[in-house]
Amino acid sequence: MRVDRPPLAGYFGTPAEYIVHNRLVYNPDIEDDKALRTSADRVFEALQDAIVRGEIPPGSRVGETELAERFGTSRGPLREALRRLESRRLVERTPHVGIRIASLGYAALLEIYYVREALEGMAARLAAMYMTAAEVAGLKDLLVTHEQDEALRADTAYFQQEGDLDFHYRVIQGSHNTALTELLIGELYHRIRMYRYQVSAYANRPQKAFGEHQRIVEAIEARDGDLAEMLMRRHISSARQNIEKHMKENT
Amino acid sequence: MRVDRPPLAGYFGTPAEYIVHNRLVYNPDIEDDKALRTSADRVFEALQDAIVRGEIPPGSRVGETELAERFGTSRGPLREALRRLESRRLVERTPHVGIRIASLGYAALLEIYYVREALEGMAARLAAMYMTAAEVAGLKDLLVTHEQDEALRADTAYFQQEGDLDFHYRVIQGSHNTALTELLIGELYHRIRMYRYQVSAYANRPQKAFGEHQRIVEAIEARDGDLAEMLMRRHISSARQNIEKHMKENT
DNA sequence: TCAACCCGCATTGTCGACAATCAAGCGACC
DNA sequence: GGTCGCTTGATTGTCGACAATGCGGGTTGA
Repeated sequence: MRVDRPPLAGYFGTPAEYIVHNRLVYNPDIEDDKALRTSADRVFEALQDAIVRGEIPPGSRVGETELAERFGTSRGPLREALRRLESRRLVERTPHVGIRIASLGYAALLEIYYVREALEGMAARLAAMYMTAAEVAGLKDLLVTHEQDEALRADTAYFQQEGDLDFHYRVIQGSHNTALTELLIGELYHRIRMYRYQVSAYANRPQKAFGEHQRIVEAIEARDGDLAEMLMRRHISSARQNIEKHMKENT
Repeated sequence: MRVDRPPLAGYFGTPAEYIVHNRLVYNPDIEDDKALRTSADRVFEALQDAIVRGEIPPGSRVGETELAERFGTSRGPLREALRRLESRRLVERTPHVGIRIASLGYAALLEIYYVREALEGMAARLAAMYMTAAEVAGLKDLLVTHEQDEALRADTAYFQQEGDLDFHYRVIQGSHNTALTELLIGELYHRIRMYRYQVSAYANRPQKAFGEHQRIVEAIEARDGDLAEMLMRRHISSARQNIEKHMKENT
């Protein structure tokens, strides 16, 4: 389903696998999926996945011992995983009290969207400047795939959401700015994905977003950094306003 | 020297004290300086300070046992501190091999400045929208203090650098966006400060920067978000180009 | 009856020891 | 002579136990 892509610029697997050891892993296939290097890595990935998917209720308090035996390890590696999740703002720890799973409210989500707007706007600008011709070609291929996808036409949300993420991942990576990439993909996107699972049924707007994606790619292909940044900012700003509208309706 | 400020919008103490437990501490005075809550907090703060100040040579490899006895604690809390520093990109860890102090090269520094330009531009825009009148007044007072400062006129760099940081801290905080604030102050600025210690003698441009600060404040006071963002972006972009110029001269 | 204090329990923080892994140095073989 | 493989040493990863801290229930006093 997501295999036949030009290998030069592709992410593979689920987004949760992109980050290993605080580093971006661009091709996890060369690493053993099941047996990551250290035990802390395994529990970190498993816990992050469980939190992002909402298997552990957001806002709930959990004990270290409980989690340790749940993941079949000791408290040592578990605490290392917790520390990493804390830096990603997926759990909150207060000394001598315990840990609780982060819950992303509307206000926090909107804050992140302002950050996204700034960072991804810059990413689009840099992508227009530094993306290789092959990367641009891969981006265009991705859009063709999305256009032909039945789910997109049917407004079925889920795949479009993943496809949307894929598009943004590629633009971000196209900036060739590792600090920017790690900040967005390594820290912000996990929280956004968590929110998507929390309130799975919020109306996105695949058709409109698809058109905006196309224009962004056109600007990148034309090496027009100013335009690419502006379009990306408006794209994300629209998404934010869409959320704000829903927020007011649901309160 | 840095005490008599309106208490509503001020940072106190050195920047290293702003972050405790991954949270921003806006008034560390209420917490005990010497005896932070847990042992891991103490070693974390001490180690971060040592790294940022360059007391431990960047790029050097250090052992856990060595660091543990240096800070008078066990390897447990030390490892926790290391994990936090890793998430701040101040140390790099490779499993089963060891840790090395991060060294910030020119390329990485320039990358961060692009991120700064995007984020602080957005911060200036939000500050123009959401800063309280009292915060704006405090910002103006700060500029007056800088103007009267002898060191500024004499182009003495150090205090201007700290004053520059103070100005930027206030604008960032004025955005009233915690995600943005934590990203900038909690993660990026430590690396920038580390660089300042590494190559302490790079020419900044206090006079020019001071004038730019003034115009940014004017835009914020006029509640002109567009202008504030544009000015802040040009301000940081100038600093980046200044670094690029030095980079080419020194190679 | 309510509030404040005290005590026990549960949970987290810390420590030391053991096991797993990697890097380097030496030797043997091609 | 060069390269491959093994062995050794050191360092990190993991585990279990102990100590410190915070929280909640119970009791006592006004």
